[in-house]
Amino acid sequence: MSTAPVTIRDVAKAAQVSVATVSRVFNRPNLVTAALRARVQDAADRLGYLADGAARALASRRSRAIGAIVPTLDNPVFAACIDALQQRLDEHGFALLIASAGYDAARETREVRVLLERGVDGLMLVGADHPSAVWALIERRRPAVPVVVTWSGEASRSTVACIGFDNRAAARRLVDHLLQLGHRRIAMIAGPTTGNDRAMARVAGVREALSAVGIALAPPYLTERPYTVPDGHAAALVLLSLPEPPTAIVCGNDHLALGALAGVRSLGLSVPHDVSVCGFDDLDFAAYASPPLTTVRVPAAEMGRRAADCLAAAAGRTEPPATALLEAPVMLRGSTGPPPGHRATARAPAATVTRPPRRRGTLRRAGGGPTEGPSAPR
Amino acid sequence: MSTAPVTIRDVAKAAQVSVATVSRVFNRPNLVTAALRARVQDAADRLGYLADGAARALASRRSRAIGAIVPTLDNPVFAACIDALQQRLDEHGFALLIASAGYDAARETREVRVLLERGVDGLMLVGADHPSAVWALIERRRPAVPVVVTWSGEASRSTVACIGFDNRAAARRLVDHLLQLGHRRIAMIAGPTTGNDRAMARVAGVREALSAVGIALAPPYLTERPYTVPDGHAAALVLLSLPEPPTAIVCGNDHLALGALAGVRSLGLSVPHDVSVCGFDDLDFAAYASPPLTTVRVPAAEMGRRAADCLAAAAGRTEPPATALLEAPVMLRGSTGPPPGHRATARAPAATVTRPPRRRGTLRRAGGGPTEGPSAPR
DNA sequence: GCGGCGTTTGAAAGCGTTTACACAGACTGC
DNA sequence: GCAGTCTGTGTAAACGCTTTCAAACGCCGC
Repeated sequence: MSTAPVTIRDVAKAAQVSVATVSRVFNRPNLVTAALRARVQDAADRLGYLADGAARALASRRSRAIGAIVPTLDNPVFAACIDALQQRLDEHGFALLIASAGYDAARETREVRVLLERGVDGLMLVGADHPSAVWALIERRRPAVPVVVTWSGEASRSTVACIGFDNRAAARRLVDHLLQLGHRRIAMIAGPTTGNDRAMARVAGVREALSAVGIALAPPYLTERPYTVPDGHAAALVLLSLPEPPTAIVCGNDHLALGALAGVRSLGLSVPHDVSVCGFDDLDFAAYASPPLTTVRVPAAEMGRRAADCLAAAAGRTEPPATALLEAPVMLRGSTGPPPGHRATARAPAATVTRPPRRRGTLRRAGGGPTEGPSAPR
Repeated sequence: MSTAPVTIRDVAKAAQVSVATVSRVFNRPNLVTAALRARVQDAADRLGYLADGAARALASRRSRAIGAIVPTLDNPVFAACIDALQQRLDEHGFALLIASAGYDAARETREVRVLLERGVDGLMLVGADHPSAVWALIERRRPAVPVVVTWSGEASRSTVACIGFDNRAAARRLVDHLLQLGHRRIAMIAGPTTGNDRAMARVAGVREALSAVGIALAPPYLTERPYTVPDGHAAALVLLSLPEPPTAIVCGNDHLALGALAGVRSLGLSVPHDVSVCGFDDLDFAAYASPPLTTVRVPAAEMGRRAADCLAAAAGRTEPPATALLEAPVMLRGSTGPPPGHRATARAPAATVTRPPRRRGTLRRAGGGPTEGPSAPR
């Protein structure tokens, strides 16, 4: 085994053709006659030739790599998106460079810079709100990079595509459901809203639904917490110790909701008998919480796949890629029910449930457990 | 805004120096006098210069990128590892290329090839068992790439480093705990073992602990299922319908365990009163399952960080990176208890628990809920 | 048989960096 | 003052590939 790497020149020599031909065999095989193609392939296999990506990228002026920046991979909802993104990109022949920004604007800017320097042919971002430095970097970049914004209903710039869902509408539907069950004292544990249009939209949706029936949403019923289970727990305890505690708690995501669930129960209260709780994301485990969590199903994997298709198509070309608005249905489960003292509504135990009213086709009754839970990842 | 990208030559011209000096300013600043350095920096900023990663990699013969291949990102335990890996690599100035292989040998081989072609300076793999084609690719590669194997106790090759934990020992401790509670009819729902040394080691650990007290582990008490919640559910139903159903079920990971939990309860049985269940991974939600899941805490993030340090250090050099064996403690929670009909042991309800015996410092009593649950991700 | 055309191949010019290597000064020690 | 060191900077040759351009080679119809 020689110590020098095998280059395209070695292959050319072994196959007795020019380097140009070898290059063509790998990049545009149909330009080469079958006989030569076989000879070159054979030589390449024999020598164990591996093309040098850097040289290839330098010469062709495209890296066939896509960059993605998520707030964190430590939330399964983002991991699911990235997993799907990577798989689909792979099918298109693109590699994936990934970075996490930890909900930190400066860090995100740095990561964008790093990815652009690495010559990515496209960029996937989460959410529409990004520091202006991020946009400046992207716009300055030659050749232009296609950008896809996910998780949000609409892009803040016309130059980028958007593959997301309507956070506001989803939150609204969630609260409509609670209102319909008879709740009036509805509190929200929101995620941090600064620089986070998704968190903001969810608050806006809750507020909108409430104000439609003449209820205002304000502290202490509205509280903002980091997206962690313990924070959800702590926030729930505060809410339930108010003089007029809420009968329902809407959470900014499933982590907060899981914490809230635990918080409620730690006070000896029952969910949903004493307090209803709902979340946002529909993590795999939401359906297996106890009680199973009513939440909004975020189309994470689908966004990843679409973003991949979109970026692969747009890479190289200059037109901005296409946009899509996906469904984010409310999954009705056992963690929401009528408020205490409310005369029983049409809701029966999950096992024998009568179909609840469908609202715009996006309210779903979901089994709380194994029979209908989402198939879990491996 | 010009249409041609800004190159190092433009910066050199603007700063009235040679391109070599510009390059030095960015790569070995201490070789350049402060005055020039400032002038170059200034020119670069003014022009919005972004270095071309491909050219850089080609000339310097190192990409400053690391590749990682995991079975899937859709399991939070791998996502957590990758998240930590990326963050730490970032600190070292490396980018991360990621790929998932979906427990498929051919796909893994392809991904390794892709990553090597992209010129990664190092590779992180999960597990020690990989198709020989993978090793062939890696060994043929010039210059040599450092490889770190995670999740396993020892590497199958001396040329690669290993940063993992002892799956077998952890599984053994889990079963020792069950034996000590008085269980004798202990079943296992394992993950798919072919080509998966971790899954195999876990089975081996369970078998070892059992055979130490004269119990054999064999079908139907040993069953192999894909790592999904529904599979855990289905497998549990089968086990509990046996003429002699087990009093405890050990699962290959937390997904299977969560499914088993649901399966047990769907039969109207109680966990842990009628059946004990335990898992492996300690996902964030394990502590919030109901009852909270006894499981093995896998040091996913720590493996990611160590792998990053290790690879960053080894990149370029030829010596294989260092090896580490991490702790994987058993987290005792509410899903395990004495078998039915067994006279009460020293175990009291979680709240007033007397410390269980510590075995080699790796059996931990963990709070079932919020007070001690792991801080959840954002 | 020859101009014209389409197809296949080769020669060579980059792609934007890094990095020997050479070289010019500014110091040293004598 | 002058050989010998350092330091800091510039020159130019890679790095391994893609791609343009032109040449070579049929093949057709006249």
